[in-house]
Formats: sequence, C-alpha cells, structure tokens
Amino acid sequence: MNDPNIPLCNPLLKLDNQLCFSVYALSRLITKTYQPLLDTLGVTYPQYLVLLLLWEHESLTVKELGEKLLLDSGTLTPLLKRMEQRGWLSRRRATHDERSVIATLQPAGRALEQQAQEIPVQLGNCLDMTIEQISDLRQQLKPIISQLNK
Amino acid sequence: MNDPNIPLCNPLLKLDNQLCFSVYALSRLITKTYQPLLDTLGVTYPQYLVLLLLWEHESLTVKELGEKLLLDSGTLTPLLKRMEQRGWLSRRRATHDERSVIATLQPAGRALEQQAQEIPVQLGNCLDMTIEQISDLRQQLKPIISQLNK
DNA sequence: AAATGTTTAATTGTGCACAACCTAATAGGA
DNA sequence: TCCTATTAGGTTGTGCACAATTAAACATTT
Repeated sequence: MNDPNIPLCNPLLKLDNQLCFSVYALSRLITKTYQPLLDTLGVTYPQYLVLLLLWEHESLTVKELGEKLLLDSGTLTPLLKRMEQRGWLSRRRATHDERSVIATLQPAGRALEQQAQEIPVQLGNCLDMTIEQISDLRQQLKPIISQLNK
Repeated sequence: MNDPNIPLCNPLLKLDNQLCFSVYALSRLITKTYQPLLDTLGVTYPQYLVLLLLWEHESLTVKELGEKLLLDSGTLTPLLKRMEQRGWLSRRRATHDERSVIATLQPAGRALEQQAQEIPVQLGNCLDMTIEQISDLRQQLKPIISQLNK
C-alpha cells in the first residue's frame, strides 16, 4: 500500500488551488507590464524601486534600502554598482560609521523622476482597476507581508 | 522651472503606495517561506510548481508547462534538464511532432508526491489565514492575472 | 513539389534573488 | 585595555526570468 507510482489527487497539491502561484505569476506579469514603460528610462524594475526610494529620501544606506525593499546586500550591492556606473547615484562610506555605505541620488537620477511621472498612470490603465480597488487590494496584502516578514 | 534637481513629491511615485511592490515583495516572501519545506524534498520553488503539474497530469509538453506556469523555454529548458538529471522526469521529443518535447514524471518524481502531502498545510499555518481568506484572495487576483496575460 | 510562413525548443547574454561565507568596523563588557 | 560579539557590506556560486536569436519541424500556399 502507498505505492509511490499511484497519483494521490490531493486537491491542495493542485496548481490552480494555490494562492502562492497566483502571487508568483502576478508579480512576474506586473514586471513584464512595467518593462516597456521602464525601457524609456533605461532602468529595470528593481532599479526603479530603488529610484522611487531615492526620489523620496535623496540618501539612504544599503541597510535602509534593504529593509524597505526586503532585499539583502548580495542583491543590492551589484545592482547599486550598475546604477552608480550610469551616474544615477553615488556610493560612499559613512564617515561616522565606516561599515555603512550611503547611496545618494545624483542629478542624472533626479532627472529620471521627470520622465517617470506618467508611469503609475499608464500602469493603472493596464491593470484595468480603479484607484479604490488597487488601494483595497494593497491593504489586504499588507498584513500577509508583515506576517511572513517576521 | 521644472528644475530636475527639485523633488516632485508625486504620491503615485511612493513605494508605500504601490500595489506592484506589495505583490513583488509578497511573492519573494512566499518563496522564502516555502524554502525550508521544499529543502526536505531537495527542490526549488519553480521546480515544485512543475512537479505539481506532473503529479496531476503525468506528462506535459514544454509548451503546455509554459502556458500553465507563464514561463518560456529559456527558463524551462535548463530547469527541466536539472530535474531530468535528478531522475524526477524524462525529456523526449514527441514522435508525432518532433518539435515538441514531452516531460514525463518518473517514479522518483512520483515518490516526492508522498513527501509533499503536508507542505500546503504547513504553508497555510505560516500564512495565518483561513482557507476562506486564501481562496477569496486567490479569486481577487485571478481577473488581474488574466487581464495582464492578454 | 517548391517556396513561404509558422510553431516549438534551444541557446546566449544580462540581471536579479538568495544562501553561505568572509572581512572590517564598531559596540560592550571584564 | 583586551576580548568577544555584533553589525554592515561584499564576494561567490546556483538558479531562475526573460529578451533576442537561431534552427529544425511542420503547415500552407502556389
């Protein structure tokens, strides 16, 4: 009994029933929808997220970026180096604590903000949802994210 | 006017207001939550998704896997080759159409189904949501996915 | 049958993501 | 002070994702 060659037909093991797959697929679809919009700025989606934060805060340490984006230095360091090479930001050690690296927006990075103004609007059109629906869904995801981020 | 060095403070360009980031972050958090569970099977999350489909359908072409998972051959081919090397599935050209490659579950892959039985339950515990909440959220994401997948 | 167009995978190259590990700087005690 | 532990980034290696290109098999048209 329990022959390993017989299917078990556990409904919980069906792709269609998995919230996880829906989130995974939606995330990639959203990135793909952003792509042509971000191509006009020459940035990738994760780079765009870094820019969103720097447009708002001007200067942030790698640690702060990591906390806000839930990314570690293994992802951020090479990503920030590419952005530095393009002149969008600078990277330097903090003088008061040589362990910290501060990323600071450069004029070329600030200039991209102008071109990005219409991106959220255009993406909203692609989603075919109202502002309320979008905001509502975001509020639903919030507690799940903080639950998993413990 | 429109000095590129002055912040614009467009609220739509704030990370906190972006549904997109929530989905992106949640997707990575879910994968990270699966990780220790999948480690006991020795599979990655995308490989687990392929197994879910093969446990149900036994045999699928690369094209069919791609349609169901929304992944292209550039992702699937190397992934399936790794799974083939581990003996979980076989890859062979279809005799009636030599363009198609059929992935077929092998006994070693079927055996993993036994060990996977508890994974959805354990993940449900981590999410701290009821079956109804999970199902409800999945229903909400469905139309957004099909909208973007056009 | 020959020419043309389409479908299906595979390949190549870039950029994340992340685990595991390493190093230097700092903080906190004994 | 010295010793220990902690913190912040960086490095390395593996595995996705995906765009762009290629090639072979099949379908269609003439």
